[in-house]
Amino acid sequence: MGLSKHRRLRRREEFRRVLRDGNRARDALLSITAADNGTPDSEPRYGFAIPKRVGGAVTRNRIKRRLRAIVNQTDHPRGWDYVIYAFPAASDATSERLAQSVETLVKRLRSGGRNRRTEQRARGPR
RNA sequence: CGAGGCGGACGGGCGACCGCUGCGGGUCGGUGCGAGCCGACCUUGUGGAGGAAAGUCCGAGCACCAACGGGCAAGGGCGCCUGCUAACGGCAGGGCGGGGCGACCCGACGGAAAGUGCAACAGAAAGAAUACCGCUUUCGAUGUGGGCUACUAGCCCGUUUUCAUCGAGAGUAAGGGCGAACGGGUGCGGUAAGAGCGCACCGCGUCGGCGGUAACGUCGGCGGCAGUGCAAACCCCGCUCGGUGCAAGGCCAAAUAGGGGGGCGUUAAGAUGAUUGUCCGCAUCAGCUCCCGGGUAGGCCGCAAGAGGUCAUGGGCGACCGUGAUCGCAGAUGGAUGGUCGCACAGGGUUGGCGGUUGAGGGAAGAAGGCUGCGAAGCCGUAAACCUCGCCGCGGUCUGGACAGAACUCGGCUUAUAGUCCGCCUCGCUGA
RNA sequence: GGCCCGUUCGUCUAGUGGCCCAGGACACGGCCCUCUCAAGGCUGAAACAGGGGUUCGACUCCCCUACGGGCUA
Repeated sequence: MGLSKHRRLRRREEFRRVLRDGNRARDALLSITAADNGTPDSEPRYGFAIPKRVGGAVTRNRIKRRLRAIVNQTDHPRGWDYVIYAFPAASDATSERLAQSVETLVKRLRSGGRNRRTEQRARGPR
């Protein structure tokens, strides 16, 4: 299923911020990076990064659509942004396997606490 | 029935639930006197990928570069003819050449007597010459037989001859040999042997007639073979091409820096300028004057009516064109057009099931047998059960859609593509 | 999205139509040398991205495809 505009990451700046400050977890299919977006009450937002080596436009669109449908059906913590990166193995995976992958990775990120890198920088000088 | 050729259509269907996005409608909020504008949400409304959307290989529209102003040169592209088209390297028809029994298919198909270059190896010789073998002939040396018929013989020529061998020279491109290629071919004449040396036909060149808009075809005369191939080698000839690309370009407008635009006018010199170079021409640069926010991030426009689709009709062999009616047909921007499940239907694989088919092999010694022949021998020639493999139908079971995603828009080309359907045509076998 | 390049042994490269069944270096295999290893010597295997065309002949020239890279915000 689709995902409306305000729940997507839509700017280069937003992608850069999440990838720079977020925590990352990955398995054979996906790599998910999550970052606190500063407004705790907002719905979670998602961005997808699927490189060309995964396949042609048809394959990449299919993965993106499946991931959007999966993400729209699950409740992730509010106030976070996610960037989901796909590996080539994801092109052969079923929707069920992708959903499993997303669930375990997000769970692992939640147990990992708040943005590690932001906290480290806050403790340092400056 | 089998094998094939050409052209065309489709390329997943239905349902349930959950979603995305454009447009329309509605509600609410902000702003404004207001028309309105902006934003959020809702929606029993409506639209939402392709034949290639792809590769980015050509051609255009559109936009900007002050003016796509001219000449010369360079560079790129195209290349049988005629037409179609906005244009094209595309398409249609025709010509020529090649392939196929045929339907039909394929062809970068101008010029090699304008010039330059290249043609390895082999070979005597690869571009105007060449003699390796062979053939012929002259001279010299040595030897004495040689030819024909025929089968151990005969006939003829001759003893300054003839013939053989060797050496030296000349002629010869018919034959052998070399090679991708030796530069006309075949036949007859001719000759010491040969040769376009001569003749006929074919090819080639050239001149003329006729047919055709033309490419070209055809007929006749003349020439008498000089003149090999390669231009996807340089090149010549003809035609053609300004550059950049929607990240073009325009509008609104945080930040930052101080400038930007119009008009008049000097154009003497010089400089600059844009689109490959150069020349001419042109524009700008002085000064005066008038006007003004600027334009990055971001947003909006460009951005969906166009050389448009469908149907009918008329013209044309056709590409295509005219007329009429009718339709309204995607507009995303981290990038929508989908996700999950179910049901059928094509299709494919498999099968210890059922039924059919004799298609192949075994059974089967091509036996028995028959015919021809004096004979040796040769020719003709077949049945069944059953078994194995195969094929067809039904059933079971498993599988189950190819290539692929708009990014300013069109016209083409090229490439990828499971499977299904339709029309026309060709060849073979069989039946009526 | 648009515009341009490139592809030769495992790696880096040479090769401007025939002298190239493609040369060199490093790496690899075998043998010699040495007590052994290294170095050295001898020797071997190993490539024109794929398909089609032009040509007598293609790594080279032309076309298509695949892959890789660069510029453009």
